[in-house]
Amino acid sequence: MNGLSDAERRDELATLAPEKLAELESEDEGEEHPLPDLSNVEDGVVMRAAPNPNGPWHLGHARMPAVIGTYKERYDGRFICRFDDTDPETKRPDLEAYDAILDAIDYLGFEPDTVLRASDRLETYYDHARELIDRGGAYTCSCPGAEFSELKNAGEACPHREKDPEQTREEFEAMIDGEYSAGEMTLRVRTDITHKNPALRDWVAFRMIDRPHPREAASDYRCWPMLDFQSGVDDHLTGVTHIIRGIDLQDSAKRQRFVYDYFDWEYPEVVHWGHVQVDEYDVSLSTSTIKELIDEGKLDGWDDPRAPTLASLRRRGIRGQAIVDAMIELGTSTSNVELSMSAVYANNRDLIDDGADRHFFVRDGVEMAVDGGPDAGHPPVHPEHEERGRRDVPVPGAVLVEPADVPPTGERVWLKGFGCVRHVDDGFTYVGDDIAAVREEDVPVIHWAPAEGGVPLRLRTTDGDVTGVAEPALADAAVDDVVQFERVGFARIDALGDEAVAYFTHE
RNA sequence: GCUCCGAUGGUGUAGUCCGGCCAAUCAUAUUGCCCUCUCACGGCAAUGACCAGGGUUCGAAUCCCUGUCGGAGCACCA
Repeated sequence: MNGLSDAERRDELATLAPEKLAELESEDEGEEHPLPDLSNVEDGVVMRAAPNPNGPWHLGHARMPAVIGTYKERYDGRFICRFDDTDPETKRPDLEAYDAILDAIDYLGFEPDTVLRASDRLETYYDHARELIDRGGAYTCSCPGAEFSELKNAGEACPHREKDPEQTREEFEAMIDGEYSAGEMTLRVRTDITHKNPALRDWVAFRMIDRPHPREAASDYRCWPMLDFQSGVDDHLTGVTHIIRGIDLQDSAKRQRFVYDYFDWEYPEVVHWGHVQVDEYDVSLSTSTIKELIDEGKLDGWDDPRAPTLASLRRRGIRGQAIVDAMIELGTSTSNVELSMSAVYANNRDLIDDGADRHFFVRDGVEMAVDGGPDAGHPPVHPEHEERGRRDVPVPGAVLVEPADVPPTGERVWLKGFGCVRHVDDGFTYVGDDIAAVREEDVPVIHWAPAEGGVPLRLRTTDGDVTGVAEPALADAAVDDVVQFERVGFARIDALGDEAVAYFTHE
């Protein structure tokens, strides 16, 4: 039975020993799941993320793969990534975003079972539109938008509503053939023109767009489906059982049900969730806003540490898992939620602390001569892993310390891994390595760097760059390593060389 | 204007369907103490919430009504 999936195993168990299954299920109920159970999971779980590839992903976008991926694992389901790229005009796809999004999903630790592009599937949508027309579920309409809107809001049908299917078919074929320009003709779904919710009345299923799609393979099409039609047809055709989407699409299911009814399909389960806000960032969680800031040069790129993008978090050394965990903790409630970055940081700290070697990094250091003492300090690589050895931080007659750490003249300070020094006149005088000074006399312990031979380093943070000097051993680190600069915080090494570059992760 | 939806500590969440076990869970945040040659990690403790008002009931976070606040849709965007 080991080769079977959980679901298959369960079915097997149901026939062999029903009482054992009940037992198994009550055990399951005892399990702690941050996400609520899905309903109607007996026939499997197939979910999809349906991103519009109009730019790289920001933090908020991580929620969909995080939740779908987690449900997939829990229910042994399938994860479809479908690019809903059916608007070559106002939400024009960015050709680089397709791969960037798949990369982001990979970074979060998931892999879609299937990847689809709606722009590859136009013929399928056309076929279903033809079928819908034949079933009396749609009509071509040439009303100007504003005019139709007025009629619709009054609950009145436009003259095109009573067209026979033959004429609609003819005009729809002309739409497909590109015989109309943008705005001249649409195909509307015949719902209920007097429905009490105006949002559901005879909505547009296809419209004309003059501008070619950026994807070569789709560039000849001019007649494009709207989200509710395309998405509704695809969800059914790809066997989606559970849909998660934002509250902005609360009416979508209600609209799509009209099409499902014409086709006699069963609508999937739907969960609506609220919007996510993120604290701590000055930049809004909006693809278009971030894009503008980059274009204006206010951000260096999609992975600028100040940008609330997944590329940025990745460069800062945040593990995808830390983001996923935080997203899962948000649940799927319909109210809007605020994600605390501190939750992401706390998760990440758990993941990286054990592996992060310690180093000294002195920001805007002041040079202090050191009189006496050994010629080097030897702090541990990691305080909880003595076996990883000790560092060698030379003291070439002078050290750098942070201005705020310089004690008043006459007072002592403990240079970590080196020993105790006293501030006299223009420098430090070594006073010994008796740790009692720290334990019993409260001498502050500070980090430091050699005045010469250190590694110049630029630390890029969400508040801008800071420069300073790191201890020489940092040169032995590898790009991509996440280290902890003692008393400063964690950072990911981004580049080594004349001036090393690190991205600040979090405290 | 029409139509939907929501409201538990700073943040998120459990509990709400099937009222009592809830003087409300867990996480994070904050503060204090302990540990420590880091202000990291770890340990202990404290602070902190059922939107308001009515009603039903022996009993309401949970059911009903009204109000308040907030969100969403009414696009030839997704």
